[in-house]
Amino acid sequence: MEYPFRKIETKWQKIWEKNRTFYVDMDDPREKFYLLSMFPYPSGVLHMGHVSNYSIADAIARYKIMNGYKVLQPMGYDSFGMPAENCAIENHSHPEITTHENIDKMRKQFKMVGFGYDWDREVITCDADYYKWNQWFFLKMYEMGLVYKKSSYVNWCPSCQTVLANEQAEGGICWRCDSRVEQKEIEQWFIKITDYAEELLDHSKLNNWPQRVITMQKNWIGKSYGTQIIFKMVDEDIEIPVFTTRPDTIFGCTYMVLAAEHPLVEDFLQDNPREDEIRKFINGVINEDKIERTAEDTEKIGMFTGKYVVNPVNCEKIPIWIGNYVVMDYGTGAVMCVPAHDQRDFEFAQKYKLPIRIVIQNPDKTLELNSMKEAYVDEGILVNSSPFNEMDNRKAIQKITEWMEEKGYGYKTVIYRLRDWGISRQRYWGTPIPIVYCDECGAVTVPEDDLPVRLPKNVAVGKTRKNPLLSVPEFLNTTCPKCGGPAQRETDTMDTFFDSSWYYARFCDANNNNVPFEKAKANYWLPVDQYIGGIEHACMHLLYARFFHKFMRDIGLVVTDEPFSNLLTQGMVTKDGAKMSKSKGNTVDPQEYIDRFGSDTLRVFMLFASPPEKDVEWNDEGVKGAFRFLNRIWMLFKEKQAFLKSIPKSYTKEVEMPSYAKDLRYSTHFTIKKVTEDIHERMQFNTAIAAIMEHLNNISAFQCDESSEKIIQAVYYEAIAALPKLLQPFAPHLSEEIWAMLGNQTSILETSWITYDDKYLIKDQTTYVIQINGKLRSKIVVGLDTPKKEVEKIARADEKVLKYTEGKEIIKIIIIPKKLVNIVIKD
RNA sequence: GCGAAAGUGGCGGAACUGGUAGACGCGCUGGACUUAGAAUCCAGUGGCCGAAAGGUUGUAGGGGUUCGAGUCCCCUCUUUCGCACCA
Repeated sequence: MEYPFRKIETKWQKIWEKNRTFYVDMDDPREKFYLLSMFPYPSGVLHMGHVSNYSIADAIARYKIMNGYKVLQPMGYDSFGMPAENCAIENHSHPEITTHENIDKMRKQFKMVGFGYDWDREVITCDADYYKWNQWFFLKMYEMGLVYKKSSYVNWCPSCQTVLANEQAEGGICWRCDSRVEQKEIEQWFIKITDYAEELLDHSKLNNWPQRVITMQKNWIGKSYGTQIIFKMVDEDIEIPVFTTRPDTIFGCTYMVLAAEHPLVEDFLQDNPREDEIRKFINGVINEDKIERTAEDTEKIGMFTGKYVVNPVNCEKIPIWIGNYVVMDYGTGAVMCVPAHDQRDFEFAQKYKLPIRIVIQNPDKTLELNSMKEAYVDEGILVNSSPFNEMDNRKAIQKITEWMEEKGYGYKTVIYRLRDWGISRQRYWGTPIPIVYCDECGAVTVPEDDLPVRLPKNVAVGKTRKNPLLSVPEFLNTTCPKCGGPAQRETDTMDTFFDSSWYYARFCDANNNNVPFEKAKANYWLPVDQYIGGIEHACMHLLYARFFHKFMRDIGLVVTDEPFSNLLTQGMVTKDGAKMSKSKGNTVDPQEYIDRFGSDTLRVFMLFASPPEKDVEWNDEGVKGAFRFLNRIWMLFKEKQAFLKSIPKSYTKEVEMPSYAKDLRYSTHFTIKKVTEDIHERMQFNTAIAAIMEHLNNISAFQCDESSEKIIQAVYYEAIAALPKLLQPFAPHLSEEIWAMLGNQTSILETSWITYDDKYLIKDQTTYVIQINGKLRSKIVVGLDTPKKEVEKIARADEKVLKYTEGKEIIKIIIIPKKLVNIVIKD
């Protein structure tokens, strides 16, 4: 027989809604707890990954509620972006229609799973009342000097005449028409996230972030200390600065390499007889995949520009090359090359027969130029570097920099790998960037009062080439806010990371039409006490959001420095070892399982299958196992309902009881302790559920009926009565139902979390494991407080120990209290 | 390629601080119930040797530290995530 999960689940979902259990406001005197899961892209169907992610959050929410918190758990939809636009193209529909249909479907599903959301705060990023504030923030950033325009490269399909996302240009081939993708330089809007690089490196206010995320962010920002060295061109009044972390090798610099994108490259081509050849080379490099291009094992190729610079420290004339292994995104786009002490430079110099000069000598084994097979990158003593010869190279880094600063050759500097945030997208389904181009006034921001700049609806999605918004004259043509003359709107839209960078703050005051959110409300709820989402967001989303928060602080909207004080990065749901995806055809529809087994079963399976940080491998049989467990609970309550009502609920008097009853009482209190600690301290739900299963096994094995002694009945009642409380985070509907079956009139969520009593966790005996030379040989059971000496005596007298130690010399005995005895003997 | 992680039975996982490896669940095997199946219940279940007691081996592979290593250190391999226009 199956328990009536459908009836139970709809019943309690209705009661929670009627009681407004999950709706919160500031007036409520309970302490706040803001719990947030990364909001989904509304694909229209709930994905297993959503169920997994949101089941984790909901478990925490329910636990926190029962611990006296008012939990703000909102939900929304990250509904701008490429997939909606693509879907509209395929289905000849409009993103606005499909997106809202999808949102309605997903909301319905969320409700069917019974997640405890405050639906009054729902946020939909593609609605004008949300994206209006994206535009408003853009204007504020503009005022702050954080916004600028610069040219940069995009993937361009010459055949489709459109810009492609990286995923649409994989392998340098257009996903639609298989044309070769080109790199096209266009003007785009950037946000100066690098202004905050230093502060973003400070994770000290994030008490409970996974170390790996912090490390990944640090590496992403990539701060390095170094020296900017200024090289002057021969016969021309042009300076080329380079950044190096190894100024100690400057005397060994024998050539310079510029990135193919370096602005000077174009100038160098003007009077160059090899212009065509070089231009062809540059185009080839620029269109190469960036990751491959900078990979260490990629062949280094280059071309001589015909130009020279002077190495300031020794006045040597050195050639300027263009190379594929230098990128414009890092440093100055130009590097000083020291082939003797940098592997990439070494390979390049060998290939093109460029001079190599040793300037750091290996103190252990003298380097010979002729026999060098690779660059010497380790420490050593400076040579060929007068006046710094014989100096330790590590000391020379600082000395040479100081010397260069004195001479004006260069200066100490810090650079970051982090680049400014390019927010321009040449697409339709995103927030219009509130800029107007006027022939007279140039780029002008749209005045605050004119916001939102609405995304026009009448776009033939997919039918346009270039920017879709260019094809809507009513949108495009406008008047200049400054001079009133004719002007055109910016047709780029914003990166959707912009939407998701501040949505957590909007949830604090989701329906405000006058401001993005009221400061008082944001500062009441923020920071998010627990944020939950995938590890794939470690660098980008989480850095953008941290940046945005600091920016909002600087314009006086929030008072904290960080948006998310605790972070949990959950794993993904896999099947056959791979991430579930449509393209792999290994998806499983949660709805099927909700219909067949109920939402509680799905939750329990998800939470039981692995710890939240790890991936969950989908397993049909495992789901049935979870269902079986919940059925066993249900049957227990159904069968014992009348009996439980008839027996004593507690034992006040300390009556001696048989050991099997003590064991059950121990199980009850131990399980409460285990579940509480697993949720509270470790957020490890799989072991918490395992503990409940074990406890259920103990209850099942326990003999108790009408004829049992009162005290036995009371112990039995206590053991069973713990179940609804312990199950609330994992199987909330069933928990409520069995709570009601015990005769309770109100929702279990209105009651407190269950506590345990330490005194029932004390055992009067303890087991020592006995090892001989580290191998398990025997066990002894002794009184709890048996002194070490006594334990040793008992251990030595143990029959099996005697067998192994007979005639052998005992070297030492290690005793770990309440754990083990290790007897070390001579073999 | 670079950066970050992970690797434990047939499977998902447990072992939290260096101290009994394999909790709990799935699967499998045997049994009970049943006309039969499903469901449920009971017992067993890392490998090898053994009827058993017990022994031996075992946490991706190789080395090391330690009385003792899944856990700490070094090297190698494999897998996953990210690499800036997927969200």
